[in-house]
Amino acid sequence: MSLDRQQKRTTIYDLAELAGTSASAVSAVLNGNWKKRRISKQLAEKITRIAEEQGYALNMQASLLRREKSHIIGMIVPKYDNRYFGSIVELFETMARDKGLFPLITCTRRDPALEIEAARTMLSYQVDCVIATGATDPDRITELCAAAGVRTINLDLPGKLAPSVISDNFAGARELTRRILASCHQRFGSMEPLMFVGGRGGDHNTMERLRGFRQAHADHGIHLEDHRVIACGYAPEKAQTALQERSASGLPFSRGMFVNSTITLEGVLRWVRLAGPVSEQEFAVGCFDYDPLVALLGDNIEMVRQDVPAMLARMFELIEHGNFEPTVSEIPPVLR
Amino acid sequence: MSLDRQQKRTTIYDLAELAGTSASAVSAVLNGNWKKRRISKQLAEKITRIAEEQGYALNMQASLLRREKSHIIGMIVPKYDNRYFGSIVELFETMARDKGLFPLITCTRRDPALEIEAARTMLSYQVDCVIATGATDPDRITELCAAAGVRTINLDLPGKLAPSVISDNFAGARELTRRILASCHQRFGSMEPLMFVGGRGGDHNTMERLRGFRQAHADHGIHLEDHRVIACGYAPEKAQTALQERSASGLPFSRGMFVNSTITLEGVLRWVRLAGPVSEQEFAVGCFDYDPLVALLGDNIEMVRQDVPAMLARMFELIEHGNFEPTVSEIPPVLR
DNA sequence: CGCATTTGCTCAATCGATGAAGCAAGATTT
DNA sequence: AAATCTTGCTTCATCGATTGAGCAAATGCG
Repeated sequence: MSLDRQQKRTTIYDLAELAGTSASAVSAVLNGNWKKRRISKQLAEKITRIAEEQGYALNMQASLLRREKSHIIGMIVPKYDNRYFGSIVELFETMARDKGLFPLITCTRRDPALEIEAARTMLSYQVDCVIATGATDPDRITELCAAAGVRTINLDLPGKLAPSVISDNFAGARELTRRILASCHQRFGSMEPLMFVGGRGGDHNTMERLRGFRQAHADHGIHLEDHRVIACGYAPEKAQTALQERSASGLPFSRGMFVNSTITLEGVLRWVRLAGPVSEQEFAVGCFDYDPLVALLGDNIEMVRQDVPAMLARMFELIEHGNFEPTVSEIPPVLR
Repeated sequence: MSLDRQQKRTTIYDLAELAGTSASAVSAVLNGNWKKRRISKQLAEKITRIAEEQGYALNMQASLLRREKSHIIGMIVPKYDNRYFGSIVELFETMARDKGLFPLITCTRRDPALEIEAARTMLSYQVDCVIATGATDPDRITELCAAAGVRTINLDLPGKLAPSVISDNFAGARELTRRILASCHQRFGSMEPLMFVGGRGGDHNTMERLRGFRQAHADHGIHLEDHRVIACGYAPEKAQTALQERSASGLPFSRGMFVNSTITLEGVLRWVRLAGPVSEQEFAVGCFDYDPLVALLGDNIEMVRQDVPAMLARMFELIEHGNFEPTVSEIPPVLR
């Protein structure tokens, strides 16, 4: 491993020497509180000029070591492979920077061990706050961080020990289901019960979406058998295999499907292609997630877009107001 | 801004006190070179136990301040909104960690000023190395980093001052164009020249893809007019507007299109929907980029997948072999 | 037993930035 | 003119981990 050589970086001591002044003065000037420290304008300008000439860069490690707060805000994300998490991360970075915080992001690929490891690493980097996004065990992260006096906020999936900001999964799912049913009615003339594909039975979002899904069926007086629900995880392969197996089992299919994420949708579509009982056109699909390309290409695919800007705005609000209570903020998603 | 309160974190001095030993011994034990420092196994175990009991977390800032190399590797990415950059970032994180490096990632939203700002910040964090991915001005970043003795590698878009790892855009584009032409021939019976949509005229990838695009036309003896090339940037809105304007201008359209990224494809499809001269089915589209959902839903869309694992493998190879030469490694993309 | 070596630790300087405390020179007040 | 205040700096301890140097005790050797 040869990430090689740096010829001694310029420090405030070098600058002090060059300016014929003290390191203390240099520090005061460069971190902006030279007025407070009563440094003259001339000296401030001289130091600033020299710093620029020398291409001086602050040593954050040294600076942070001395300061009480790091202004580093950590975020743990499960994946980067879809627009939802992508936009969360991108907007989070922007908003954090706008608030003078330094965003530190880590992707844990839905691996619980990595999640904990990542939280631990963030603590080592003295983060002021950790956002656990779609974490498999958010409370474990909260406990770990709390022990170090670091607060956490759960995003996307709620926890019991820290404030959570999530989508209103129930309302979103109910409306999405209603729309799929309507589409089935309009296109196929029937209102058979839909199938629910993807997600983990244990996770809060999946449970709430299922509740909305069932409610919408009940609203229409449609009886929903348990076997219509296939909570096989989010991974495309899992969904594909699950549908395959169900196919083999001889249980009845419906042409209307509620799919739990674009990632799962990938597996569903693959299955439709390879082994679906009827062609793609003969399905009415709804997806609890949004992807602009799918919205454009999938004519018979309804989508729910989770309101990322609103979720992040709420999250930063919680941080700024120092809210520690394990409340759950449910943000209504946007339907298209 | 209240990222509040931490009750004095546990330090090696606290642990030393508890273990009845010195901070020096604690440090040696916890960072693994206690053998080298001739600490007895008993003491090592005692310290380790106490550290665990206390939930001790190393203060990276203090540790890094003292060490010569930070083992932090920075990556600058333009966007997270597509599978290409998403997989780059995700795999980069995994590979970096596997090599004992700490990945620090920043998204600059194709903003040149932010890119420079991000590079500067990374230097402050004492990164050992910076990967500039799809940077608008990679050489500027290289210069900045070089001044601090930090090496850089360009990914996706090449620079003149540091080693670059990019796709073989020429070969990929030539083959993709060939396929679109073949599809046009088969489906529409004609071999009219294609249109090229998206990218920036100045950027290396766009130029190389254009070269491949032209070459493929030449291979078939098809004359390609300049007006068929619309390098309007990558953003969907830009592409949509550009096609709209072209529509109004009365210039001839072709039903075959070479689209420069999935992001641009979004704009193209939107235009087809809203104002295209014929329906979507009547187009033969090729996209220099890959998205599994598009691959599944877009029947008449050919895709080129850039070989991210190979690109990153090559990149880490360059780092490990300490290669400083501004060579360009071209990685063949994968066609489907 | 006496000397050399090994073992197992501690001491103290150091990394670079920060900020409280202090100090000298000049300005202002009485 | 003496006392006080203000201005514009410098000095120095500090943050927590690391590491070269050093030292006492234990062990080995002749």
